[in-house]
Amino acid sequence: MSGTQGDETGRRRTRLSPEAREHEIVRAAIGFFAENGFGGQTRELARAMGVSQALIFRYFPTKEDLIERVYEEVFSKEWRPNLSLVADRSQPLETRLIAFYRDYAGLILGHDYTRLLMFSALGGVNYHERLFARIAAEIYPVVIDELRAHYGRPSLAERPASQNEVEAVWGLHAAIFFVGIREHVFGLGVPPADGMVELKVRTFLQGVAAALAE
Amino acid sequence: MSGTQGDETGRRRTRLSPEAREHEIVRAAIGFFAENGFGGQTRELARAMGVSQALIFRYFPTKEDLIERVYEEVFSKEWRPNLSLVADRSQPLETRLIAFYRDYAGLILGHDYTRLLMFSALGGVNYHERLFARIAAEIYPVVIDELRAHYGRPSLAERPASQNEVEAVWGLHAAIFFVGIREHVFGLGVPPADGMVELKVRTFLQGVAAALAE
DNA sequence: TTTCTTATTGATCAATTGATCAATAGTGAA
DNA sequence: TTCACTATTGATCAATTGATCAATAAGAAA
Repeated sequence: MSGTQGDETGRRRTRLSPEAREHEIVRAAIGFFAENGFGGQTRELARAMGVSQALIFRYFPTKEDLIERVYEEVFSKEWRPNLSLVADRSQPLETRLIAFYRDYAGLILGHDYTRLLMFSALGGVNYHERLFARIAAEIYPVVIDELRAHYGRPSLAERPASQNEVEAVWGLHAAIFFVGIREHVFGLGVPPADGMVELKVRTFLQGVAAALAE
Repeated sequence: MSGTQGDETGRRRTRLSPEAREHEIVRAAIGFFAENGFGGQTRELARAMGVSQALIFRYFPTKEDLIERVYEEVFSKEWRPNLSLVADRSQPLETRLIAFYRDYAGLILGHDYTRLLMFSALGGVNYHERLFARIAAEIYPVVIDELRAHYGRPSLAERPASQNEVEAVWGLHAAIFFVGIREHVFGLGVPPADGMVELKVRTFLQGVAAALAE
């Protein structure tokens, strides 16, 4: 609505190298689609960039191609879960989990990340599947195994995870991710991330015994 | 894409009373927008109903009016939180909270409710604000007060809720609501609602001591 | 400064889509 | 069965929107 985005002042054309321009378009598209959803118009995106609409199609044959690129840029960004933080038993489990989930929260609590994930999932795109698959395959086993060790229970190798255990870890993820939803989707005020993660982890550790009980 | 929705067989017009037709349109629109988002086209909605597109505009002057109506139908539906379930101290707190949140889950875990809430919030519509305001004003105080009593702490009248307490209750809501998101937005398998709520409440009760500690 | 390459743009197309309206036909009343 | 009322529709409009292309001009090289 308000058109104070692209600087209308510098009316003069500026030529960028193809690489720079492409990068610029992707960067702008991430913010634009995160805000307006993938139904946002290419004309508005162009205007926000202070560039002609036709230029976008010079770099991306179709709008769908641009969206695809946005997905890759945001979701396929190399994120190596810092699981060494969790497995290092020289530290108390609480300390380790807090350190790990603070790192993790830095990724999943971002404005663009949160909104684009919701938009894409609601739109029926299954980019989130691979994200969740990674979480289930890489993070959960480590966390559950450490919980088992912490509570003096058999390791995952000896006894597979129960549904309740998996659900409990889901609950911790949910608690943290939902703070991002509260902030970036519902526009609500939220507590500072670091203290929040600490509280969620402590609450989780104290509460998880209920899930391990059976 | 697949056009097997509106029965193409009964090509013959069927006349309904204005009230019945209006109700039918709203009902169909709820499901349609919940699935496709508010960007869904009126032509598709009409086709899904087996009715002409023009008919929709006979009953709703603009698409925006129809959307408004969908909001009201889904979100303003009278829901009287069964808080008596929580305050009845003849039962153990765990039992009361489970009963209440099972009731609550019946509302917020629905397919249409969950998706429409996300679509509207992402679209910048602030229907959710009044929902959260109600939650904060009606549910939280009761739950926190009962927690206080349960743990032998001063009532809310004596000492207002701490940020951590509010955050803890948010956490319980988040844990339950996020199951709806997992199922209806991310399309993931989830455990049966009743057992899930029980687990979340038990985990919450056990974990909340951490939040009450200070 | 002049030239040349090509990044950028304005004009435009075709398909989509919300909305309108005169014509049609279902249904209850006579 | 016939009639009259009006719910419903097909045709159509105007605005929107993704996509195209010949013309333009920025900026490096000579």
